[in-house]
Amino acid sequence: MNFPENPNPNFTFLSDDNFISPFMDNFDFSSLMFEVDEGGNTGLVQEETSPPTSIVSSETLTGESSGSGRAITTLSKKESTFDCKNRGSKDGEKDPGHRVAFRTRSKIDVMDDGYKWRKYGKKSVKNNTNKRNYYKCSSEGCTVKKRVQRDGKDAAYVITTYEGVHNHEIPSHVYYNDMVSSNYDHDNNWNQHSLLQSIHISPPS
DNA sequence: CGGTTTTGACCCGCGC
DNA sequence: GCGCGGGTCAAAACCG
Repeated sequence: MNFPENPNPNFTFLSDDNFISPFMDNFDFSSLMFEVDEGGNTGLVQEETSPPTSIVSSETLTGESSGSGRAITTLSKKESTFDCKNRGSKDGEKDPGHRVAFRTRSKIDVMDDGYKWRKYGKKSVKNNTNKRNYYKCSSEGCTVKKRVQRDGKDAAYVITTYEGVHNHEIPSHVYYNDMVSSNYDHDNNWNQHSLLQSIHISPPS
């Protein structure tokens, strides 16, 4: 599947055993939210509360509890919403880039998506007792940023927001592939994933 | 020793 | 104009 305006155009989600998730532990895409509108919301789309105005597309996966269930994927695209929310044409100047926010159920705060991130800030935000962490892609010339924050309502969920588009390959792309072939099993987790993710990057044109 | 993390300060936009 | 909240900077500490 290809999401429009996905900051990682080659970043695909598949429920196929040929793929492996870089996300450790008890991991579950409870919701995947694409956002192109910054107005009104604080950068996040809460699936329960927010109207679909700012959700471009969403994906819900279930079957996480035991980590061995089948992944059920639903995908809905609201292209009309996406079109009308195409901002940034103000002066034709700065477009901060695409933003993707998704909420995952995970024990760990920072999920390894294959890129190298450097932490550059931490803030406590309103209506959330947990801190929000700010990361930049540590690759030279890459300005992609990432915000990671525990859900204030349910600390079992982690809200991750990507901003920008990577202009380079995933540094650990080969590493992940190697993990697949080398029967990575030390934690008794990876082999049980119902949702496996593949990251495939093609060189920028 | 170089890269990363920590953390307080600073900056900026927005609402009142 | 002021205060608040969110985002970023940068120096020091930390770590492999």
